[in-house]
Amino acid sequence: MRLSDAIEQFIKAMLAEDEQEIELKRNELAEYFNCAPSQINYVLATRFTPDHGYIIESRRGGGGYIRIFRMEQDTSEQLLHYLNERVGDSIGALEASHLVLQLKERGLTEPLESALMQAAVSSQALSLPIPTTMKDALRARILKTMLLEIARKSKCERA
Amino acid sequence: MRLSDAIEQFIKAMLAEDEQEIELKRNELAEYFNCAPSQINYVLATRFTPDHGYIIESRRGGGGYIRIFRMEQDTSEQLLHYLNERVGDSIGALEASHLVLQLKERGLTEPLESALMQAAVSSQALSLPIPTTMKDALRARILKTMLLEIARKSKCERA
DNA sequence: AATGGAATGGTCAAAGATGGTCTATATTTT
DNA sequence: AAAATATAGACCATCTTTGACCATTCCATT
Repeated sequence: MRLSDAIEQFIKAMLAEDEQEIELKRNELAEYFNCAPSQINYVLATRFTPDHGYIIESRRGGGGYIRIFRMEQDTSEQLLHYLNERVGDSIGALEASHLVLQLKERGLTEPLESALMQAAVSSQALSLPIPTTMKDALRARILKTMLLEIARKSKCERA
Repeated sequence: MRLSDAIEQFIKAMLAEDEQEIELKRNELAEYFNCAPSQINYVLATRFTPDHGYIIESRRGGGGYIRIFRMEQDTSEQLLHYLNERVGDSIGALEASHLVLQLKERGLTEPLESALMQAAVSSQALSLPIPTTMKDALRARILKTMLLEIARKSKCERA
């Protein structure tokens, strides 16, 4: 298995126990995994971004640390609202994919629903001869239209 | 025997054992058969397409892989294949909507899945300043990409 | 206080590890 | 011979890992 995946899972396991927030030492973790410290930054940068639903806070110097917060939305409504804002009028394929993933990880979508959304916003599905900016605008429209359906469903379930 | 046929059979033998999904390394396989790595792509492109009942998923970089999924030969797969043919390279909003509805009525999709698909192919989501012909081509791509996800539903359920 | 070293974490670019695409050439089939 | 199919290889794209160098903070010593 990839080092980066192992580190990702390790951190996620920590988060699962400690609930919402964990603190770690970059060098310790790097030593534990026998890798360059910057590898930790790589993992954080590619798998623990705000688009993934995480916030990072860190401090250097003696007693330095890295804290990872899992963003908590009190309700599904809030998460959907946040994601909707995040999408805006334009969004890239990778970012969109992260948002869709987040939806699944927070239990708002089932695997197949998630896969359908991934398919609809994939660069593969949207490969046609128009400028990237236009594709991103299109992707935003598609994603938001689908988000609306999710919102509609979660509202029904409560009723 | 031809190289490409040998590779094809090798992969099919793997699929027979491992059931529904296998993972392989392009370079390893190429080395095993003593051929150019791109030969593997050729075999995949000519014998493991969706029309043949397979779906390919891959990743580059360290720890990269090629995964091959075999679609089940049940009625739903047949229908999806049929629909895939019917979608073609271009499809209008209304016709697409009918197809999606048909999927639901045949019990292949749940209500929310259906709603997500409707959203993604709606003329509302696809309203941007390009010719209708291009929109129809785009809609076809989106729809087909989503259909493929349904075709491998069983994989999602495991994930 | 001021200073300098130790202890941390951050950035960025290069190297490494894979897989993808495109095209010219060879081989097989028709 | 022509057309279709198969192979190889050069070049490209993407993801991962490392390492050199930078920035910040703390603490002990002046």
